[in-house]
Amino acid sequence: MQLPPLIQTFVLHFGEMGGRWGVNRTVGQIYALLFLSDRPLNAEQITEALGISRSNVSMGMKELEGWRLVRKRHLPGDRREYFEAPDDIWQIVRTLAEERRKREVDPTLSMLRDVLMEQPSGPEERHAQDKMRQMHDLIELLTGWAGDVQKLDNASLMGLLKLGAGVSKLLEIKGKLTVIGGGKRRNQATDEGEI
Amino acid sequence: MQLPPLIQTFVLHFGEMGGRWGVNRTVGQIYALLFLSDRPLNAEQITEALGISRSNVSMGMKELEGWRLVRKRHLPGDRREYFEAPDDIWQIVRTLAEERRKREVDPTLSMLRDVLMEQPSGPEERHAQDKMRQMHDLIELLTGWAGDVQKLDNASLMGLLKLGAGVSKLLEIKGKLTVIGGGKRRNQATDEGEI
DNA sequence: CCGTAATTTCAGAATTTTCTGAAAATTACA
DNA sequence: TGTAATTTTCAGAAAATTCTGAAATTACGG
Repeated sequence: MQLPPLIQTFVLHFGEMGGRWGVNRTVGQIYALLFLSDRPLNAEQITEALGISRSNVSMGMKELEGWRLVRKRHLPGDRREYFEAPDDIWQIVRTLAEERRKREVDPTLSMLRDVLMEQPSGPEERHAQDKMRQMHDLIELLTGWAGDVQKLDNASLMGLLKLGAGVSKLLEIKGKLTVIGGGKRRNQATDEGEI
Repeated sequence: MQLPPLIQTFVLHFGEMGGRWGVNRTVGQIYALLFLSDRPLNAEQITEALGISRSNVSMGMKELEGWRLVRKRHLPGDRREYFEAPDDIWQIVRTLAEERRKREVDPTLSMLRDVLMEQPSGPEERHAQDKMRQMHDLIELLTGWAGDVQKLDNASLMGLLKLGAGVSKLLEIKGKLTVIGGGKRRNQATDEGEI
Protein backbone atom coordinates (compact mmCIF):
# COMPACT_ATOMS: atom_id res chain seq x y z
CA MET A 1 0.00 0.00 0.00
CA GLN A 2 1.45 3.34 -1.07
CA LEU A 3 -0.83 6.20 -0.07
CA PRO A 4 -0.41 9.73 1.30
CA PRO A 5 0.00 9.39 5.07
CA LEU A 6 -3.26 11.05 6.11
CA ILE A 7 -5.21 8.88 3.73
CA GLN A 8 -3.33 5.77 4.76
CA THR A 9 -4.10 6.38 8.44
CA PHE A 10 -7.81 6.69 7.69
CA VAL A 11 -7.88 3.67 5.42
CA LEU A 12 -6.04 1.44 7.88
CA HIS A 13 -8.32 2.56 10.68
CA PHE A 14 -11.41 1.69 8.68
CA GLY A 15 -9.87 -1.68 7.96
CA GLU A 16 -9.40 -2.36 11.64
CA MET A 17 -12.83 -1.06 12.63
CA GLY A 18 -14.53 -2.94 9.80
CA GLY A 19 -14.85 -6.02 11.95
CA ARG A 20 -16.77 -4.16 14.65
CA TRP A 21 -18.98 -2.57 12.02
CA GLY A 22 -20.04 -5.83 10.41
CA VAL A 23 -17.74 -5.92 7.39
CA ASN A 24 -14.29 -7.38 6.91
CA ARG A 25 -11.03 -5.49 6.76
CA THR A 26 -10.93 -5.29 2.97
CA VAL A 27 -14.44 -3.91 2.70
CA GLY A 28 -13.68 -1.28 5.31
CA GLN A 29 -10.53 -0.23 3.52
CA ILE A 30 -12.15 -0.07 0.10
CA TYR A 31 -14.95 2.10 1.40
CA ALA A 32 -12.53 4.40 3.19
CA LEU A 33 -10.51 4.81 0.03
CA LEU A 34 -13.54 5.62 -2.09
CA PHE A 35 -14.95 7.96 0.50
CA LEU A 36 -11.82 10.07 0.50
CA SER A 37 -11.16 9.91 -3.21
CA ASP A 38 -11.98 12.96 -5.29
CA ARG A 39 -12.63 10.79 -8.34
CA PRO A 40 -14.09 7.35 -9.09
CA LEU A 41 -11.61 4.48 -8.95
CA ASN A 42 -11.46 1.23 -10.89
CA ALA A 43 -10.74 -2.19 -9.46
CA GLU A 44 -7.15 -2.17 -10.62
CA GLN A 45 -6.46 1.11 -8.83
CA ILE A 46 -7.99 -0.21 -5.64
CA THR A 47 -5.96 -3.40 -5.91
CA GLU A 48 -2.77 -1.37 -6.13
CA ALA A 49 -3.67 1.18 -3.48
CA LEU A 50 -4.52 -1.46 -0.90
CA GLY A 51 -2.18 -4.26 -1.91
CA ILE A 52 -4.90 -6.90 -2.11
CA SER A 53 -5.92 -9.35 -4.80
CA ARG A 54 -8.13 -8.46 -7.71
CA SER A 55 -10.71 -11.03 -6.72
CA ASN A 56 -10.85 -9.68 -3.22
CA VAL A 57 -11.71 -6.28 -4.62
CA SER A 58 -14.45 -7.82 -6.70
CA MET A 59 -16.01 -9.48 -3.68
CA GLY A 60 -15.60 -6.38 -1.57
CA MET A 61 -17.37 -4.24 -4.14
CA LYS A 62 -20.25 -6.66 -4.29
CA GLU A 63 -20.60 -6.39 -0.54
CA LEU A 64 -20.47 -2.59 -0.61
CA GLU A 65 -23.10 -2.50 -3.32
CA GLY A 66 -25.24 -4.67 -1.07
CA TRP A 67 -24.87 -1.99 1.56
CA ARG A 68 -25.69 0.66 -1.07
CA LEU A 69 -22.54 2.50 -0.06
CA VAL A 70 -20.94 2.59 -3.50
CA ARG A 71 -22.16 3.28 -7.03
CA LYS A 72 -20.82 2.03 -10.35
CA ARG A 73 -19.77 4.61 -12.88
CA HIS A 74 -18.51 4.45 -16.43
CA LEU A 75 -16.01 6.91 -17.77
CA PRO A 76 -16.29 7.65 -21.51
CA GLY A 77 -13.73 5.87 -23.64
CA ASP A 78 -12.81 3.42 -20.90
CA ARG A 79 -14.45 0.06 -20.72
CA ARG A 80 -13.51 -0.64 -17.13
CA GLU A 81 -15.96 -0.14 -14.30
CA TYR A 82 -15.37 2.71 -11.89
CA PHE A 83 -16.71 3.03 -8.37
CA GLU A 84 -17.52 6.00 -6.20
CA ALA A 85 -18.96 6.58 -2.75
CA PRO A 86 -22.00 8.88 -2.68
CA ASP A 87 -21.17 12.37 -1.46
CA ASP A 88 -24.11 13.41 0.68
CA ILE A 89 -23.02 12.50 4.14
CA TRP A 90 -26.56 12.76 5.50
CA GLN A 91 -27.73 10.28 2.95
CA ILE A 92 -24.90 7.96 3.97
CA VAL A 93 -26.16 8.03 7.53
CA ARG A 94 -29.67 7.20 6.39
CA THR A 95 -28.42 4.35 4.25
CA LEU A 96 -26.32 2.94 7.06
CA ALA A 97 -29.20 3.15 9.51
CA GLU A 98 -31.51 1.40 7.08
CA GLU A 99 -29.11 -1.37 6.18
CA ARG A 100 -28.15 -2.02 9.75
CA ARG A 101 -31.77 -2.22 10.72
CA LYS A 102 -32.36 -4.70 7.93
CA ARG A 103 -29.47 -6.90 9.06
CA GLU A 104 -29.38 -6.45 12.82
CA VAL A 105 -32.96 -5.79 13.84
CA ASP A 106 -35.52 -7.05 11.36
CA PRO A 107 -34.65 -10.75 11.72
CA THR A 108 -35.09 -10.48 15.47
CA LEU A 109 -38.38 -8.64 15.14
CA SER A 110 -39.59 -11.37 12.85
CA MET A 111 -38.49 -14.11 15.23
CA LEU A 112 -40.22 -12.34 18.09
CA ARG A 113 -43.46 -12.06 16.17
CA ASP A 114 -43.40 -15.79 15.48
CA VAL A 115 -42.67 -16.73 19.06
CA LEU A 116 -45.33 -14.40 20.42
CA MET A 117 -47.96 -16.29 18.42
CA GLU A 118 -47.23 -19.51 20.31
CA GLN A 119 -49.10 -20.65 23.39
CA PRO A 120 -46.81 -20.73 26.46
CA SER A 121 -46.81 -24.17 28.02
CA GLY A 122 -46.18 -23.18 31.63
CA PRO A 123 -45.20 -20.37 33.98
CA GLU A 124 -41.59 -20.36 32.79
CA GLU A 125 -42.57 -19.90 29.17
CA ARG A 126 -45.21 -17.39 30.16
CA HIS A 127 -42.64 -15.22 31.88
CA ALA A 128 -40.27 -15.58 28.96
CA GLN A 129 -42.98 -14.57 26.54
CA ASP A 130 -43.71 -11.48 28.62
CA LYS A 131 -40.12 -10.39 28.33
CA MET A 132 -40.13 -11.08 24.63
CA ARG A 133 -43.24 -8.96 24.23
CA GLN A 134 -41.53 -6.09 26.05
CA MET A 135 -38.57 -6.41 23.74
CA HIS A 136 -40.75 -6.64 20.67
CA ASP A 137 -42.79 -3.56 21.55
CA LEU A 138 -39.74 -1.50 22.34
CA ILE A 139 -37.98 -2.45 19.13
CA GLU A 140 -41.07 -1.58 17.13
CA LEU A 141 -41.24 1.78 18.82
CA LEU A 142 -37.57 2.48 18.16
CA THR A 143 -37.51 1.35 14.55
CA GLY A 144 -40.78 3.10 13.78
CA TRP A 145 -39.37 6.32 15.13
CA ALA A 146 -36.10 5.85 13.29
CA GLY A 147 -38.02 5.23 10.09
CA ASP A 148 -39.95 8.46 10.54
CA VAL A 149 -36.88 10.51 11.34
CA GLN A 150 -35.06 9.02 8.39
CA LYS A 151 -37.59 10.61 6.09
CA LEU A 152 -36.79 14.11 7.30
CA ASP A 153 -34.85 16.29 4.89
CA ASN A 154 -31.29 17.26 5.80
CA ALA A 155 -32.23 20.62 7.25
CA SER A 156 -34.95 19.26 9.55
CA LEU A 157 -32.71 16.43 10.63
CA MET A 158 -29.99 18.89 11.51
CA GLY A 159 -32.54 20.99 13.38
CA LEU A 160 -33.47 18.00 15.46
CA LEU A 161 -29.86 17.13 16.19
CA LYS A 162 -28.94 20.65 17.22
CA LEU A 163 -31.81 20.61 19.62
CA GLY A 164 -30.13 17.97 21.75
CA ALA A 165 -31.56 17.73 25.20
CA GLY A 166 -33.83 20.58 24.20
CA VAL A 167 -36.32 18.01 22.93
CA SER A 168 -37.33 17.58 26.53
CA LYS A 169 -38.44 21.21 26.78
CA LEU A 170 -40.15 20.92 23.44
CA LEU A 171 -42.06 17.88 24.60
CA GLU A 172 -43.44 19.85 27.53
CA ILE A 173 -44.68 22.49 25.14
CA LYS A 174 -46.20 19.79 23.00
CA GLY A 175 -48.00 18.43 26.03
CA LYS A 176 -49.65 21.77 26.57
CA LEU A 177 -50.53 22.24 22.93
CA THR A 178 -51.98 18.74 22.83
CA VAL A 179 -54.26 19.39 25.76
CA ILE A 180 -55.70 22.34 23.88
CA GLY A 181 -55.75 20.93 20.38
CA GLY A 182 -56.36 17.24 21.15
CA GLY A 183 -53.48 15.70 19.12
CA LYS A 184 -53.68 11.96 18.41
CA ARG A 185 -51.30 9.23 19.70
CA ARG A 186 -49.13 7.04 17.52
CA ASN A 187 -49.99 3.89 19.47
CA GLN A 188 -51.86 2.67 22.46
CA ALA A 189 -48.98 1.92 24.84
CA THR A 190 -49.13 3.38 28.31
CA ASP A 191 -46.78 6.09 29.47
CA GLU A 192 -44.82 4.42 32.23
CA GLY A 193 -42.20 1.68 32.52
CA GLU A 194 -44.06 -1.02 30.65
CA ILE A 195 -44.53 -0.20 27.01
CA MET B 1 -29.32 -27.98 25.25
CA GLN B 2 -32.64 -28.87 26.84
CA LEU B 3 -34.91 -25.83 27.09
CA PRO B 4 -38.61 -25.08 26.62
CA PRO B 5 -39.15 -24.58 22.89
CA LEU B 6 -40.02 -20.86 22.99
CA ILE B 7 -36.97 -20.13 25.06
CA GLN B 8 -34.78 -22.31 22.91
CA THR B 9 -35.87 -20.49 19.75
CA PHE B 10 -35.01 -17.14 21.29
CA VAL B 11 -31.67 -18.33 22.66
CA LEU B 12 -30.58 -19.89 19.39
CA HIS B 13 -31.57 -16.78 17.50
CA PHE B 14 -29.50 -14.59 19.79
CA GLY B 15 -26.61 -16.94 19.27
CA GLU B 16 -26.83 -16.59 15.51
CA MET B 17 -27.30 -12.83 15.61
CA GLY B 18 -24.51 -12.38 18.15
CA GLY B 19 -21.94 -12.18 15.38
CA ARG B 20 -23.68 -9.26 13.71
CA TRP B 21 -24.08 -7.52 17.05
CA GLY B 22 -20.41 -7.66 17.92
CA VAL B 23 -20.34 -10.62 20.29
CA ASN B 24 -19.82 -14.32 19.67
CA ARG B 25 -22.46 -17.00 19.65
CA THR B 26 -21.94 -18.04 23.25
CA VAL B 27 -22.21 -14.52 24.58
CA GLY B 28 -25.42 -13.97 22.64
CA GLN B 29 -26.91 -17.17 23.98
CA ILE B 30 -25.95 -16.51 27.57
CA TYR B 31 -27.46 -13.06 27.46
CA ALA B 32 -30.65 -14.35 25.88
CA LEU B 33 -30.97 -16.99 28.57
CA LEU B 34 -30.47 -14.53 31.40
CA PHE B 35 -32.80 -12.00 29.83
CA LEU B 36 -35.65 -14.49 29.75
CA SER B 37 -34.95 -16.12 33.08
CA ASP B 38 -37.17 -15.23 36.00
CA ARG B 39 -34.35 -15.89 38.45
CA PRO B 40 -30.56 -15.45 38.55
CA LEU B 41 -28.56 -18.38 37.18
CA ASN B 42 -25.18 -19.74 38.17
CA ALA B 43 -22.45 -20.80 35.78
CA GLU B 44 -23.21 -24.48 36.15
CA GLN B 45 -26.83 -23.94 35.17
CA ILE B 46 -25.81 -21.96 32.11
CA THR B 47 -23.30 -24.63 31.14
CA GLU B 48 -26.05 -27.24 31.23
CA ALA B 49 -28.74 -25.16 29.57
CA LEU B 50 -26.53 -24.26 26.62
CA GLY B 51 -24.34 -27.33 26.38
CA ILE B 52 -21.07 -25.41 26.43
CA SER B 53 -17.95 -25.70 28.54
CA ARG B 54 -17.60 -24.19 31.96
CA SER B 55 -14.67 -22.06 30.87
CA ASN B 56 -16.59 -20.70 27.94
CA VAL B 57 -19.29 -19.52 30.33
CA SER B 58 -16.67 -17.84 32.47
CA MET B 59 -15.28 -15.94 29.48
CA GLY B 60 -18.71 -15.07 28.22
CA MET B 61 -19.73 -13.62 31.56
CA LYS B 62 -16.63 -11.49 31.64
CA GLU B 63 -17.54 -10.12 28.23
CA LEU B 64 -21.14 -9.43 29.27
CA GLU B 65 -19.95 -7.64 32.38
CA GLY B 66 -17.76 -5.53 30.11
CA TRP B 67 -20.93 -4.59 28.25
CA ARG B 68 -22.66 -3.92 31.58
CA LEU B 69 -25.47 -6.21 30.49
CA VAL B 70 -25.31 -8.59 33.45
CA ARG B 71 -24.92 -8.21 37.19
CA LYS B 72 -23.45 -10.60 39.72
CA ARG B 73 -25.66 -11.69 42.58
CA HIS B 74 -25.17 -13.83 45.66
CA LEU B 75 -27.89 -16.00 47.06
CA PRO B 76 -27.77 -16.55 50.83
CA GLY B 77 -26.41 -19.93 51.84
CA ASP B 78 -24.90 -20.62 48.42
CA ARG B 79 -21.33 -19.75 47.74
CA ARG B 80 -21.62 -19.85 43.97
CA GLU B 81 -21.97 -16.69 41.94
CA TYR B 82 -25.29 -16.00 40.25
CA PHE B 83 -25.92 -13.76 37.28
CA GLU B 84 -28.90 -11.77 36.16
CA ALA B 85 -29.76 -9.38 33.35
CA PRO B 86 -31.10 -6.00 34.50
CA ASP B 87 -34.86 -5.69 34.08
CA ASP B 88 -35.45 -2.15 32.91
CA ILE B 89 -35.58 -2.47 29.18
CA TRP B 90 -35.12 1.27 28.67
CA GLN B 91 -31.95 1.15 30.66
CA ILE B 92 -30.76 -1.74 28.54
CA VAL B 93 -31.18 0.37 25.44
CA ARG B 94 -29.20 3.20 27.01
CA THR B 95 -26.43 0.84 28.05
CA LEU B 96 -26.24 -0.72 24.61
CA ALA B 97 -26.13 2.66 22.93
CA GLU B 98 -23.37 3.81 25.22
CA GLU B 99 -21.24 0.71 24.90
CA ARG B 100 -21.60 0.58 21.15
CA ARG B 101 -20.59 4.21 20.89
CA LYS B 102 -17.55 3.47 23.00
CA ARG B 103 -16.52 0.56 20.81
CA GLU B 104 -17.70 1.55 17.35
CA VAL B 105 -17.55 5.32 17.25
CA ASP B 106 -15.17 6.83 19.78
CA PRO B 107 -12.01 5.30 18.32
CA THR B 108 -12.89 6.74 14.93
CA LEU B 109 -13.65 10.15 16.38
CA SER B 110 -10.29 10.09 18.07
CA MET B 111 -8.48 9.06 14.90
CA LEU B 112 -10.26 11.82 12.98
CA ARG B 113 -9.24 14.43 15.52
CA ASP B 114 -5.62 13.39 15.20
CA VAL B 115 -5.65 13.41 11.44
CA LEU B 116 -7.38 16.79 11.28
CA MET B 117 -4.48 18.32 13.20
CA GLU B 118 -2.03 17.43 10.43
CA GLN B 119 -1.07 19.75 7.60
CA PRO B 120 -2.24 18.35 4.22
CA SER B 121 0.69 18.03 1.86
CA GLY B 122 -1.13 18.58 -1.44
CA PRO B 123 -4.52 18.87 -3.11
CA GLU B 124 -5.30 15.18 -2.72
CA GLU B 125 -4.73 15.27 1.03
CA ARG B 126 -6.55 18.56 1.26
CA HIS B 127 -9.66 17.05 -0.30
CA ALA B 128 -9.37 13.97 1.89
CA GLN B 129 -9.09 16.12 4.98
CA ASP B 130 -12.21 18.02 3.97
CA LYS B 131 -14.18 14.79 3.81
CA MET B 132 -12.77 13.70 7.14
CA ARG B 133 -13.83 16.99 8.67
CA GLN B 134 -17.36 16.49 7.35
CA MET B 135 -17.42 13.04 8.85
CA HIS B 136 -15.99 14.24 12.14
CA ASP B 137 -18.49 17.07 12.52
CA LEU B 138 -21.44 14.85 11.69
CA ILE B 139 -20.38 12.15 14.13
CA GLU B 140 -19.95 14.74 16.86
CA LEU B 141 -23.41 16.08 16.17
CA LEU B 142 -24.94 12.59 16.24
CA THR B 143 -23.17 11.36 19.34
CA GLY B 144 -23.77 14.63 21.16
CA TRP B 145 -27.46 14.36 20.43
CA ALA B 146 -27.55 10.71 21.42
CA GLY B 147 -25.79 11.55 24.66
CA ASP B 148 -28.38 14.19 25.46
CA VAL B 149 -31.33 11.97 24.62
CA GLN B 150 -29.82 9.18 26.68
CA LYS B 151 -30.17 11.31 29.75
CA LEU B 152 -33.92 11.64 29.37
CA ASP B 153 -36.04 9.68 31.82
CA ASN B 154 -38.11 6.79 30.51
CA ALA B 155 -41.30 8.79 30.19
CA SER B 156 -39.73 11.64 28.21
CA LEU B 157 -37.91 9.18 26.00
CA MET B 158 -41.15 7.40 25.26
CA GLY B 159 -42.79 10.75 24.54
CA LEU B 160 -40.12 11.50 21.97
CA LEU B 161 -40.46 8.11 20.34
CA LYS B 162 -44.22 8.30 20.09
CA LEU B 163 -43.85 11.63 18.41
CA GLY B 164 -42.23 10.02 15.40
CA ALA B 165 -42.23 12.22 12.34
CA GLY B 166 -44.17 14.71 14.43
CA VAL B 167 -40.84 16.16 15.52
CA SER B 168 -40.81 17.94 12.21
CA LYS B 169 -43.99 19.84 13.04
CA LEU B 170 -42.66 20.53 16.49
CA LEU B 171 -39.48 21.95 15.02
CA GLU B 172 -41.47 24.42 13.00
CA ILE B 173 -43.19 25.58 16.13
CA LYS B 174 -39.85 25.87 17.83
CA GLY B 175 -38.60 28.00 14.95
CA LYS B 176 -41.39 30.48 15.58
CA LEU B 177 -40.91 30.48 19.33
CA THR B 178 -37.18 31.00 18.84
CA VAL B 179 -37.70 34.06 16.69
CA ILE B 180 -39.66 35.57 19.53
CA GLY B 181 -37.65 34.34 22.47
CA GLY B 182 -34.14 34.31 20.92
CA GLY B 183 -33.07 30.72 21.85
CA LYS B 184 -29.35 29.90 21.55
CA ARG B 185 -27.74 27.40 19.15
CA ARG B 186 -25.84 24.28 20.20
CA ASN B 187 -23.03 24.89 17.70
CA GLN B 188 -21.95 27.15 14.93
CA ALA B 189 -22.49 24.89 11.91
CA THR B 190 -24.53 26.26 9.03
CA ASP B 191 -27.95 24.91 8.18
CA GLU B 192 -27.45 23.38 4.74
CA GLY B 193 -25.53 20.45 3.27
CA GLU B 194 -22.20 21.23 4.83
CA ILE B 195 -22.31 20.85 8.55
C1' DC C 1 -19.72 -13.12 -33.95
C1' DC C 2 -14.55 -13.06 -32.85
C1' DG C 3 -10.93 -11.89 -29.88
C1' DT C 4 -9.62 -9.88 -25.90
C1' DA C 5 -10.09 -7.07 -21.87
C1' DA C 6 -12.47 -7.04 -17.69
C1' DT C 7 -15.05 -9.19 -14.11
C1' DT C 8 -16.80 -12.95 -11.32
C1' DT C 9 -16.64 -17.33 -9.21
C1' DC C 10 -14.91 -20.67 -6.27
C1' DA C 11 -11.84 -24.37 -4.20
C1' DG C 12 -8.76 -24.49 -1.00
C1' DA C 13 -4.83 -21.89 1.63
C1' DA C 14 -4.06 -18.61 5.20
C1' DT C 15 -5.61 -16.24 8.99
C1' DT C 16 -8.52 -15.18 12.78
C1' DT C 17 -11.78 -16.32 16.17
C1' DT C 18 -13.96 -19.31 19.26
C1' DC C 19 -14.05 -23.03 22.34
C1' DT C 20 -12.31 -26.67 25.38
C1' DG C 21 -9.90 -29.24 29.02
C1' DA C 22 -6.41 -29.12 32.24
C1' DA C 23 -4.09 -26.57 35.47
C1' DA C 24 -3.65 -22.57 38.37
C1' DA C 25 -5.69 -19.24 41.24
C1' DT C 26 -9.07 -17.63 44.29
C1' DT C 27 -12.57 -17.89 47.74
C1' DA C 28 -15.41 -19.31 51.69
C1' DC C 29 -15.58 -21.19 55.78
C1' DA C 30 -14.48 -24.83 59.23
C1' DT D 1 -4.54 -21.99 58.28
C1' DG D 2 -6.11 -25.99 55.66
C1' DT D 3 -9.19 -27.76 52.50
C1' DA D 4 -12.51 -28.25 49.22
C1' DA D 5 -15.55 -25.75 46.22
C1' DT D 6 -15.60 -22.48 42.68
C1' DT D 7 -13.77 -19.49 39.26
C1' DT D 8 -10.25 -17.99 36.03
C1' DT D 9 -6.61 -18.57 32.85
C1' DC D 10 -4.51 -20.15 28.84
C1' DA D 11 -2.31 -23.27 25.32
C1' DG D 12 -3.69 -25.40 21.68
C1' DA D 13 -7.74 -27.81 19.08
C1' DA D 14 -11.71 -26.84 16.36
C1' DA D 15 -14.39 -23.90 13.67
C1' DA D 16 -15.31 -19.95 11.00
C1' DT D 17 -13.90 -16.32 8.11
C1' DT D 18 -11.13 -14.06 4.82
C1' DC D 19 -8.20 -14.03 0.98
C1' DT D 20 -5.92 -15.68 -3.21
C1' DG D 21 -4.95 -17.55 -7.82
C1' DA D 22 -6.71 -20.00 -11.48
C1' DA D 23 -10.49 -20.89 -14.29
C1' DA D 24 -14.95 -19.56 -16.03
C1' DT D 25 -17.91 -16.05 -17.54
C1' DT D 26 -19.30 -11.71 -19.30
C1' DA D 27 -19.12 -7.59 -22.10
C1' DC D 28 -17.03 -4.62 -25.38
C1' DG D 29 -15.03 -2.94 -29.80
C1' DG D 30 -14.17 -4.14 -34.05
